[in-house]
Amino acid sequence: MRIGELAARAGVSTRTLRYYESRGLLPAADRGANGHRVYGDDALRLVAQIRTLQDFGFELEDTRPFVECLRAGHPAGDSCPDSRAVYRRKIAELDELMAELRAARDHLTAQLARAEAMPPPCGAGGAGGGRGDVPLCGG
Amino acid sequence: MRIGELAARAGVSTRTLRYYESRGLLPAADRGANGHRVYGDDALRLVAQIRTLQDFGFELEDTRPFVECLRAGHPAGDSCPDSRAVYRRKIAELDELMAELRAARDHLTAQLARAEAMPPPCGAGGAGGGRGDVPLCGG
DNA sequence: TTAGACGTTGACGCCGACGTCAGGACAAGC
DNA sequence: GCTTGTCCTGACGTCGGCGTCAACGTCTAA
Repeated sequence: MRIGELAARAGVSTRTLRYYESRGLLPAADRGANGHRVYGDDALRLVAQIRTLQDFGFELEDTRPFVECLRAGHPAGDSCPDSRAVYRRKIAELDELMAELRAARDHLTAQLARAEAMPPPCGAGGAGGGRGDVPLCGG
Repeated sequence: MRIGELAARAGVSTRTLRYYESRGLLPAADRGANGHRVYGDDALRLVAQIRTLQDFGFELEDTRPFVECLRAGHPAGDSCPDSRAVYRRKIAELDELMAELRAARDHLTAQLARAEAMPPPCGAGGAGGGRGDVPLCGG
């Protein structure tokens, strides 16, 4: 299987596959006499593993233990301790991030409620009206 | 007030202030005879507004309505309808993002539990052991 | 007069995961 | 020979928000 076929079957671009190779994630099994990359069927699983993890927000580097685990012949990318450690780290990161987002969301909600409780500004909008003017209503 | 003083008082770099100006967010009130930027005290409030919103995850462009609202003379950055619309959009974005993250988190947690329920691989670790070998235990 | 602290503009660097050329090689089919 | 299709390598572009450097002008204190 050459790079074009693997790309088509995996649903990624050839550029993506070459990029993975440049990162040491997915070296071609071999090179043909013409220099073309040659892949085995297992490469398809490796790409699928990478894409799955990326869909969950993994950076490319975080997929490495999973890919190496598969390449070592293990039945699944997460069969190895290193992979599971990444799982745990990612879950912790997500928890932390979600806590931050929740805090931000709550704060914004409070701000919005407070702002909407204020009397409406008169010349408001895109601030295109009275530049530098006093915002008070006509008195 | 020149750029250095404003930067120090606002806790940002002069580069940051020039960048804001280049984006049309924070034009200097004037230029001295030597070409130096001159700011009024109100600039400090504008920078503070920008940084506050950025801390909540706003992109620079999303702070624009707030800054323009302040520049128009309104008492607060969120006194204008445009600003409040951004609040609402941001809250919705946060809700959507958090839902995605929750889904990812739940999936990862399930995957981790499933992986840990499996028998431990023998040559596991960094996959540095038996390259391409069968992962089954000795027998 | 000179040093040094401040200011100016312009331009490149960075991160991540590629997209998109540019320029060339090689094979198959007409 | 020519086109078409696939492949190769190398290198620049993208996005956001600046950091950092270059090369220069300006103001002030000693």
